[in-house]
Amino acid sequence: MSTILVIDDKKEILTSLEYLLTEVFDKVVTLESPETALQVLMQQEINMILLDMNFHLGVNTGSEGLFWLEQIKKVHPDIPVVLFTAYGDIDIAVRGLKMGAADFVTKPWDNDILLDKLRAIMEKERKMKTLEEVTEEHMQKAIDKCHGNLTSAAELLGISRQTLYNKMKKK
Amino acid sequence: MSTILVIDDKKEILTSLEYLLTEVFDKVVTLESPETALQVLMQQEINMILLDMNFHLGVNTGSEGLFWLEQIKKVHPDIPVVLFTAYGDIDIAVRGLKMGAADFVTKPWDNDILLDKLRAIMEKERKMKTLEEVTEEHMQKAIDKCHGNLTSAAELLGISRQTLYNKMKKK
DNA sequence: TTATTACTGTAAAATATTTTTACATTTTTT
DNA sequence: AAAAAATGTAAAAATATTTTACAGTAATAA
Repeated sequence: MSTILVIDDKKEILTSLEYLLTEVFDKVVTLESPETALQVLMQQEINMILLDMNFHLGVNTGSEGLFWLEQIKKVHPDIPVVLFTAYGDIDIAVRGLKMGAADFVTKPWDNDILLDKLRAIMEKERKMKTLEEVTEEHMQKAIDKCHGNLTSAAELLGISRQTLYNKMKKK
Repeated sequence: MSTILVIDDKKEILTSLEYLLTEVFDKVVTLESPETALQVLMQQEINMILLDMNFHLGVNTGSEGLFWLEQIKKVHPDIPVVLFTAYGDIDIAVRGLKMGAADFVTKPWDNDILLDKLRAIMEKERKMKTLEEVTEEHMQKAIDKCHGNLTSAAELLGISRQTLYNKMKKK
């Protein structure tokens, strides 16, 4: 079961997305305003969020959208949030990406591109590395940072040189 | 000892940065073209890269810059690369960020902003989490993904339920 | 260049952790 | 209400990690 939450202040957009997104999601939840988004996230399992950045016609800085992105990420850092920005609003999109947004789509949007992006994110999300893979990668990173010096890499990692040495020998 | 590699095709820019960046780095290496960048990376330890995105005056798509970013990241995924883009070229910057760039700075640049960004990245780079912290975080992520179900989280992580259960009890 | 210091490769005993197995109890799903 | 799944607990067996040790090698400083 996968659910997407769509937040946009235009009803027409919500209704057209509601239909389109069933291509990828089992359930589509819509909201006309981000105010109650945090509540919705508490009440039901949401796997992805599509967040419009421009509420309040006239106030088009997108900063309100960034504010809500921040609120959402604070409570649910792992739910991917896709930003819905007006074309040309790329500056906001960049700031959003740096705040942890998964991707962004410009309005007016292309259905296929939108669906592809959402599918790609879901696919990435589905995978979860094993603990072994994660530790392996992190050890390798430490070794790289220490230019191959196992002694100092082990110290960085907070484990004994012996352990690091043995693990590296295996592979 | 920290070294930054600056790649830009304008000599004036290289010389002015060469001086400025000593504020943050012990050594500043400059290159007028990215062609030899990979060689330089093999020969000496580079801790950060400042990469201009617009070579070949007239060809301003930035795609050449993205190409080199990709090449660099392929060999050295952990060296932070800061993109230097012309103002308005934000689209390229976004694609760069998604390809793993650490940040980007628009030209003409503000010295203080540039230095602050580089300092922030160095600071972030300096820290390295211990293996325990990394595993802890990853376990927590798995548990979140499974909505608290330890049994399935353990399965996702590739460890026994018992181990996950005990670790969670500790904290 | 030599002396010094630091890192590797190897080993083995002491500790600690993880897995496995098991079962009564609670929670969730059908 | 019954069935299925997850928790909380435990304890022995299997593994993994730390600690300690030392000879050989590489890097660094005098």
